[in-house]
Amino acid sequence: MTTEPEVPAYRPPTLTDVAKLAGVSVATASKAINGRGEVRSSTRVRVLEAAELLSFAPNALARGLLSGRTGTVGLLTSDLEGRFSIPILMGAEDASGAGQVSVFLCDARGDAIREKHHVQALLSRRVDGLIVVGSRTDPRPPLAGTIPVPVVYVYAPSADPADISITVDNVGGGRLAIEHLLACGRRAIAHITGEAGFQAARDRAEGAAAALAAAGLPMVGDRPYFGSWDESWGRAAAHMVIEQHPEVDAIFCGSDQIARGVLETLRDFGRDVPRSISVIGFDNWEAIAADSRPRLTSIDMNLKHLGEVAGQRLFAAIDGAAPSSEEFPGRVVMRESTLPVG
Amino acid sequence: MTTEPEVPAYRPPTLTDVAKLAGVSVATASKAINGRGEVRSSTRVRVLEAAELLSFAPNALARGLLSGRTGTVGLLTSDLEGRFSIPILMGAEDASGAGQVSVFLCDARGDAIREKHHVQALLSRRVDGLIVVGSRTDPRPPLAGTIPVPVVYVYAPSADPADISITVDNVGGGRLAIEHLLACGRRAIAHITGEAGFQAARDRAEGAAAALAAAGLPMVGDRPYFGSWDESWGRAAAHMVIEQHPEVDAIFCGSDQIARGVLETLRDFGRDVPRSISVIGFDNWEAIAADSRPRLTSIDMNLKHLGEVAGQRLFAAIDGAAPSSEEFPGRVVMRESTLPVG
DNA sequence: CTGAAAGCGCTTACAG
DNA sequence: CTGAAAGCGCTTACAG
Repeated sequence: MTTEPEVPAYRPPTLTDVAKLAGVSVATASKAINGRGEVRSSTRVRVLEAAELLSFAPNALARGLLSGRTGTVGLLTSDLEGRFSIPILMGAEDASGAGQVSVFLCDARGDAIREKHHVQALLSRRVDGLIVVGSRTDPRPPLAGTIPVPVVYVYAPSADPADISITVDNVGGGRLAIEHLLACGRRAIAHITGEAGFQAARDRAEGAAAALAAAGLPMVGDRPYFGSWDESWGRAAAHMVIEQHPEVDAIFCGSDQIARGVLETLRDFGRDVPRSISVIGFDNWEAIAADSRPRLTSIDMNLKHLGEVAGQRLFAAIDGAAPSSEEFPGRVVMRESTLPVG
Repeated sequence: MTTEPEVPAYRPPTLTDVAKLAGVSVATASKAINGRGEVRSSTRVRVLEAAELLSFAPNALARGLLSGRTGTVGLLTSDLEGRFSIPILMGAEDASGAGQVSVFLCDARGDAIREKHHVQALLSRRVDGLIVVGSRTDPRPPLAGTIPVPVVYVYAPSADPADISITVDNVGGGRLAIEHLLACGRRAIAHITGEAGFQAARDRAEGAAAALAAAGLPMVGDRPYFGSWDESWGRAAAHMVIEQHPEVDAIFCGSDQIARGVLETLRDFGRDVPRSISVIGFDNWEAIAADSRPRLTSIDMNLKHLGEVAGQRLFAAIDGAAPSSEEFPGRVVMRESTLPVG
């Protein structure tokens, strides 16, 4: 049995190939291609034509080795499946401009070991910086070990205030929701939300309470109904609220899924939304909010924008800018579930 | 105004640093760290300690430059926001093993120009291969230009049968759904689905028709109700079906969102699910299917597995394996909306 | 067992 | 305006 001759693997063209074809030195070819240094224009044209002909694509590895910059950024997420990471990730990708920068994606799945591993892999690939995306708004421990490149935390802030964290103002979001309901003429407002163990739930509730207090109004039931983030809880909690406080004329829900459950129970009770009672959700999750009956008004956290800002901050930090954190307000996306009462 | 002295940027430790600290040559340090060549064990220990002390992480760029392999794969998606890409992406990431391989993520957003641009960026970073994830099952044109590395298409197959495509068997999925309804004792089955312009809609309908024909049963309404993929269409179509064909005892929906709309209308009509009529969805989208009332039985396309297989195929192809495509069946995830009739 | 040397593909002073 | 040479950080024959 003889060894088959190796099929010669396709070898991408190098600058040397281009230079040879154009009849110049690699140094000149390099300058021509990068528009650096003085090159006679006829020479440049010849080089560019050769590069075109060979479909030459400069080897970014070799460049990175020289310059120390790789034009590459690491994106560390903890829940790729979770819907919060994705818009952030898209924003970050947008911020990286039309392909000047490429993004390495890693999912640590909330596992510290895996995270350390990924950071190591990213660092050995010499990323110029890191973006760390969390899946809930509770502060997280900063990346372990010494990280030789800038790091930006998004959605979930770093517990270290010296780090750069780009976050959502959930207290403000809660306030926004209540203010919108007040603007719609509502006065008897309840708040049904997710697990109290989540900072997001507590923050939104705090904002809601503050806005009601500012208006001199009590919260229906006297406190938020903490439970879980899903429809079942929305259904169950709405049931309680309606029975115990039939005067309720608006419900602020901590998530769109809760709001869907609330809508369902309200229909069971024959309460018309929005004529008899208004409902507002949180997250503005299109698939949940945009096609319900009635369509759901919701607070949008502008996650994509958050990602864009994170990307911009990271690039600024790479270029030497001082670290600074920022918190962004959400916005009300109005649909039919809160139409102002005549 | 004087120029500030440059703050000396942090320089990651190199193999030379490690070798110096261990008192050996870089060649020996390299062998010790990679476990290659004969190195006295006391020497190896000394080198490894030095590496540990300096937190040395080998420069993957330099390695890649030498070996021609970067341990890096490009993931080209066309709709990052779309929920189909994400599980596939996770599967592909899983297949890449515990960080041996890192994934470059790019979103072309269905734009050919952007796609070309990203491919170029990926290629110049010398990825070892590419995974192309589509957002619908219609065949897509293969990547433009000569791609010097293996490519695997997932979900959306390449129009070129010589390419490697890993896809879902949607015809089989439609068949599965009908067979499940038949197994539940249903005989008068309607099919409400998305736009006929989607191969996925046509394939599922084809499978459904075949399974009904095999059972010697007609499809209620004589043809599928093509419309759109959302809840509104589910509500409207169910309305029609119920009014025109009150004998219907099961509805196969082309998406979970359609199924949610159908459930809502059935409740409006006082039709009990699943006692009076069964409903099955498609996609098994947790957020939509898992917490409805009743919870929704659905066809799961095993997208994550698709991604894993795509990753494995890519790595095999990188190692020289012959290209081969594969189509995977979905599976029924049973919940309460189809409980067999007593 | 260890190390000097060449080289991966590129860029950047520095001569000419 | 052009090119020879050095070097980025590593690995791999090849001597010793």
